[in-house]
Amino acid sequence: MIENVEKTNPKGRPKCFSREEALSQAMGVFCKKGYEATSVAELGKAMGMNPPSLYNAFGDKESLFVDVLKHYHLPYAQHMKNIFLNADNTPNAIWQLMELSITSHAKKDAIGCLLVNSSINVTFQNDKIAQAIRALHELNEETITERLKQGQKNGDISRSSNASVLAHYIYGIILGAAVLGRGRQSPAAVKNLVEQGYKGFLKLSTGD
Amino acid sequence: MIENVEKTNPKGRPKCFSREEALSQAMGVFCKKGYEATSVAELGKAMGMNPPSLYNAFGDKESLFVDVLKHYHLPYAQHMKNIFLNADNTPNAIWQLMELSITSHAKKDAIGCLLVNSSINVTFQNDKIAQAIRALHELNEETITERLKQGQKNGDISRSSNASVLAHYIYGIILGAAVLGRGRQSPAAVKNLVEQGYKGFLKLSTGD
DNA sequence: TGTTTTTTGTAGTGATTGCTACAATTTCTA
DNA sequence: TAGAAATTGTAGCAATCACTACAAAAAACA
Repeated sequence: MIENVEKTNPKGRPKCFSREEALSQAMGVFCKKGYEATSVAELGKAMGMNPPSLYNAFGDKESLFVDVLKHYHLPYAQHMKNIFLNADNTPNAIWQLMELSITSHAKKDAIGCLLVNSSINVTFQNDKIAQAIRALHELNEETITERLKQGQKNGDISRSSNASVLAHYIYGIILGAAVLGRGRQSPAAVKNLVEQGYKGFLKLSTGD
Repeated sequence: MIENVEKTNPKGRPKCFSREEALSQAMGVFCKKGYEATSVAELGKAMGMNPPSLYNAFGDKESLFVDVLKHYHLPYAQHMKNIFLNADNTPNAIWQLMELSITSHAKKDAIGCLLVNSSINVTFQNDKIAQAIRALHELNEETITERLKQGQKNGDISRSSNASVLAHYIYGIILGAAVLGRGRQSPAAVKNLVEQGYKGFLKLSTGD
């Protein structure tokens, strides 16, 4: 029942753009300027597409944004899974995850995290964009929680600690780091937050 | 040289609005929808002012936003100072500050913090809005740092800890809580982050 | 080659954006 | 009471917004 993914050439006039490349370009603009402040004209320019092609390929602005969000999140989720799979122990796994926040946000030209930016930018609570954002956040937190539970099984995290509570703590610090970076605070502020946050995690995770 | 603040009635037609009340109404709209997504027409409606009155009183949209930001931040800064002045000891002072994040953001209809929202919404780095935002963040962090240093003098915080590093940690957690609240995550997530963050602070502030 | 299918670029749509010209209105002052 | 000063509401500015009608273009298929 597995269909052939590599289709033969389709019938009509061929496309002038790569979907992946277009999404990446749109991602950059959305991340810098936010959803509302980004015009479709500007997106088209960055993506190298005229408005009709853009609408034909991605639907409206909202749908494009959801696609961009997923395009943004997928590599992060995969990276996190790799880290969690290959780390020597649970503290190392958590540290490698938190370290990503330093490399991403503790620099002068940081523009923040599209997911974090969006969860503040996007307004309506029944929106399909807002729903997508919440789903991705929950996925991230769940992945962290599961890794902590595994650590409790392995014995390198105290069994008396609460995995999901610790996950909220870790994820909250990651969010804070993204805000600091986006807000052009000093890189040292980001570094201090994440490093102290990890130190705090070590002490919290040894049990009460 | 102190001028009489209570001016006699000015010359022209009297204003139909209270500046404070108008700023409060604008604050609500800006906080919910963000800077870009809020139109001047919508602001005027909320403030009970026609566009010309609005522009006459506050200048352009950017200037109004800066005024709103200050109007938002002032009570928070005063509250923080009161807490820091009246708390029994430094850990209590920090806890009372962090607790504000729970009461503000650990609820279902949370809309976040205008300052945090804005530091993500506002785009340009040489903007006068962006400068105002950075200044307010730095003021907050500095106030926390000073309170921690005072605690080191008093002896209820370890002198071997680094006050500004700890302040970055505390402030980062406050930022993270605002994002979680705004993002309509579960109130428990906010509560866990702040409570664990405070626990971590206690352990971090006892020295290495 | 002729038809079908899809994407392309041009050139717009009506609606909304931030902002303002202007005259009427309402006060204080002389 | 006449004039100056300030705010008011109406009405509308050019520019931009998200989005699209339409026909030419470019491919596969018959």
